[in-house]
Amino acid sequence: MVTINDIAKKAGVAKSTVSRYLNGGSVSQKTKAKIERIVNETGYSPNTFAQSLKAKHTKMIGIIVPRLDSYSANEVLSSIDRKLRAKGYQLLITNTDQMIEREIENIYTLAKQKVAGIILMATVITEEHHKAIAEVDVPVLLLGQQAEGLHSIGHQEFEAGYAMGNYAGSLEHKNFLYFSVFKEDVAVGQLRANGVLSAFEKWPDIHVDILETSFSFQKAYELALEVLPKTKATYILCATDNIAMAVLKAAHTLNKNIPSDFSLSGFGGYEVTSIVSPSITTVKYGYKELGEVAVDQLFHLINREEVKNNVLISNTLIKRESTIPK
Amino acid sequence: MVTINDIAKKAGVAKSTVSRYLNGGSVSQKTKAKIERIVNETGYSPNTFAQSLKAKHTKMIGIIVPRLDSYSANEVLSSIDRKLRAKGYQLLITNTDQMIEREIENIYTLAKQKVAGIILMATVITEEHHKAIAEVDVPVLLLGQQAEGLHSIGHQEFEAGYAMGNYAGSLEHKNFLYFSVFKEDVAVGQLRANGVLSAFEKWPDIHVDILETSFSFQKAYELALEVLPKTKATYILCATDNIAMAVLKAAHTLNKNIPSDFSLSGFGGYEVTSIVSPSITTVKYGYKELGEVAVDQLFHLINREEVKNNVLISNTLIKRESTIPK
DNA sequence: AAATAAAATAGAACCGGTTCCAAAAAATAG
DNA sequence: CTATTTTTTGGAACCGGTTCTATTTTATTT
Repeated sequence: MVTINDIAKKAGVAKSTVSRYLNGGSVSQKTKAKIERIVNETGYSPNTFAQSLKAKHTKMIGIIVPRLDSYSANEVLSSIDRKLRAKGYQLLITNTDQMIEREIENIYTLAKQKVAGIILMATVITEEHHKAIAEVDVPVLLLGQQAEGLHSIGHQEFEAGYAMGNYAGSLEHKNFLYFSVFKEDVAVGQLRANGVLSAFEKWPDIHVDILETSFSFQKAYELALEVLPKTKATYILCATDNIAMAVLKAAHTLNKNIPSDFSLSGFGGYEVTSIVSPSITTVKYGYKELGEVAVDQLFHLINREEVKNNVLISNTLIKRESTIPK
Repeated sequence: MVTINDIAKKAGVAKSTVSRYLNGGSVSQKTKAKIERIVNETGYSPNTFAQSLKAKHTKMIGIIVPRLDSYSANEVLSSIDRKLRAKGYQLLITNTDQMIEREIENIYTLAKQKVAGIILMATVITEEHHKAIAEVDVPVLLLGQQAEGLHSIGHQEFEAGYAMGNYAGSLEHKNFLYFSVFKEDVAVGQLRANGVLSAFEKWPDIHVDILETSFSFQKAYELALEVLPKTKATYILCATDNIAMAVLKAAHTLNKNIPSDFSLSGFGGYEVTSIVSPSITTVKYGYKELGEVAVDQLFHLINREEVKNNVLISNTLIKRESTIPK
């Protein structure tokens, strides 16, 4: 491996001069040309560690994701990756398998790797999150959730819920079943649900049964198998497209027809909802945009520039075959 | 940040002694206890860069994936990640967006980051791949493809194709349409297809039309829209589940019924094929196992132990609603 | 108790860069 | 042509570890 010392020796200058050349310091035309030639000849490339040892940080951005096998996570990841690459940064992805303690652990791990910034896709923000984020000397940006005193960027969850509730109500259904997720998830478990309920207030005769399940396909499927045979609902709202797919499968298993037996809708805009039959009504989120704005925000944080504490990305309701008027 | 010097000073020993303590060298019981206490008190943790500067490599494994938004890539990624974590290694994921030149670029980037090893999920192995792999001083393991002189691990593609061909032939269909991918992809474009055709040799009266499309859902969908109205085939074979899903959507768009108008099958065992209606016949690949074996193999390479040049993982045919006898 | 062997330790060199400071060289002013 | 200012350069120190060598301390043998 060729080092800065080799270059310096071959060029007959001090290594500090080579370093200055590499980093755009003051070097005369003559020596500049000389060093340039030798650098090109040898294909020299600086040792990242030696640089980072001094610089205290790297050109890497860490991202902590709850799972890799999710449509939304991947959409966001792809767009973040693309944008980061354009800036000459590398993405360091760590996976928590939906275990909260690993989120904390990974915050420390990434900080130790001296990443320039961290993007955290969390579901819940605990005291320990706050502690870890405060301790590490790296800017952290929350994605998809918000929390007091932390910078974040997410979706307009309440608005999404409201749009869906408004649409479902206008179809004149009266009996609803809502497959939600645990309340600790503020974005999905609270805001999204509250949006729906808030829209329903226009129709005082609407009745909603709320059931709590999880993001897991399997869990939702099992719950649906149990609940669908005995429900009187004519419209089933699901907090995510993943849950909606599980209900669809359960309906199929139980020989129920959608939308004639009941209407069905999800949230997310996953591609698969347009492929299945019937295609499923959903709210399409701006995942790509979320990723891009996240990178912008994070770099503002890194450069210690002023940023809004919380940015929200808009979304659109997509009406499909799975929902019909009562 | 507390450094090894701080520890040494507080303990009243030389920093070399602290280093020896940390790395299990010979240290007396008395000083061991003293240093241990101080390390715990201060929460000291060694600077990774300073370590890597000397060590010449990190506890990171790089993986180069063609895309993040694919079921198979994520299955493999999850299992590699899990296994690596258990060994105290970090996974550094880089995405190429299916651009070959980026694969090359990323090999160099990862090598520069001094990863201990690289896992490469490539589709095609070019001269430049060979050159890059030979140049960087890091063990590289191919995943899903094989190439002369390189270590690799993949699926039993030919066998998968054969099993599917054998099953489809035994259903007594005579007219087939096969949506394949470009031939440069040895695993999918050649081995998988050859397996099918090889099985078909048992039935000399079988006729197969082979069409070439890509891994992209959209491209496959467009081709299917164009081809389905005029085909006489009663069974459509697809080289991937993704393509099968596209054909399913096209069939739906064109008001064709599966399986009464034609049978349909894919390859991959993607979860979604069991959810859609009709559920789709496919070959389930051992993605989890692939990831695990890959990590094992890579560590053998890193430790310069003897390894088989090429390991293949088995798979199983799953018969579902989308395929019926003629 | 002296001689010898083994274990523990300190100190220096090193990994490959960046940065500071003072000296040297070049450019400009008087 | 000398004095002054500006630009360029080399050398040393530093980042925070690891490792080698020589020395000191402790343990063992006779």
